[in-house]
Amino acid sequence: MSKSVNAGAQRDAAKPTGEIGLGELENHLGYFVRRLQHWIFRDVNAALAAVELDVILYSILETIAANPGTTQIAVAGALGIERARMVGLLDDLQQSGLIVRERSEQDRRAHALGLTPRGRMILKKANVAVAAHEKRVARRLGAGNYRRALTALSQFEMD
Amino acid sequence: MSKSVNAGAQRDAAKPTGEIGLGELENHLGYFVRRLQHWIFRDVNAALAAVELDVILYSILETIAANPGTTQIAVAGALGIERARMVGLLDDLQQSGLIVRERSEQDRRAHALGLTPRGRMILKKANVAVAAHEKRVARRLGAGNYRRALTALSQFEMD
DNA sequence: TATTGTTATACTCTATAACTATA
DNA sequence: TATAGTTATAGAGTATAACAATA
Repeated sequence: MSKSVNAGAQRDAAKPTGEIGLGELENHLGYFVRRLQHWIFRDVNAALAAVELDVILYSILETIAANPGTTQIAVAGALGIERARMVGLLDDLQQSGLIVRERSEQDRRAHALGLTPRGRMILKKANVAVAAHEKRVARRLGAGNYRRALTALSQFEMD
Repeated sequence: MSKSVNAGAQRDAAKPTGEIGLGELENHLGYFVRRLQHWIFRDVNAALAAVELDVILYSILETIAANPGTTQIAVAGALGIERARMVGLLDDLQQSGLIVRERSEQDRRAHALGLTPRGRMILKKANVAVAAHEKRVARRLGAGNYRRALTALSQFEMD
């Protein structure tokens, strides 16, 4: 409960941490994005632990489900994962019996990715857990803020 | 809201970030937060390279500036940095002549942190660079979306 | 006994480079 | 020559544990 030396003077800047102010950071979107990302990361990973996944493995499963037969490079590009790292992540999913890697018939360098029946079952359970997580985010942020944030952020162009 | 499932009609495996759908991910705030955070991180670090800082060192400087005499633990807690890592980061800032660490007179275990004149000068330049970065984010997101995102995300309660 | 700063360790993530087999 | 997948490595970031000085 030890207050900092100069704490207690300003009451206007009490929202981010409650203890000390953050100066210009409170006008920067990046600060709040990072803060929210950190909370979401922990919460969604805790939710996915019930099906022995984390948010990265889940995202890969969901992307494969939406694009059956796609390649490792395509998934890596869509999710911003290095293709070198993708190898080990897909090894995990394959050893867990959730995905299959088959050589593509059109391009024998590439692997065509697909979900196993067990992969589809686990993904369905994962989506239930993630939906509950999204509700927690929405409740904590406020329904209106959640909707506005989703709309606004989804319109960001990466390029 | 469409799920934009491109039911396998196209098989353009050429593009790295090719046009593949993301399934449920497109309904999840966390996906867009992570995406934006990644872009912001790269852009703001590129901007801060001109003053030989990165976004973490900048955030520490700004927090010390807003709370002169505060402690390492308080800054670490405010920014979500482990106190073990804070040691090395403050070493960097001290060796660059931007901050001072003095033993606190109230609690001789603690260090009272402060900016040097050079630290204040560099921070002023950094804030100019970061303001330009914020404008880039706002332009890319759209002014209305930027304002709505900032308002919405700033109301997230961390606990 | 608890806390601040510190050191040390281990594990993960990120970024490269290089190799193979195909194209 | 270029690309998909793979392996290997080095540098950050993160999470712990333990310790000394101080409370």
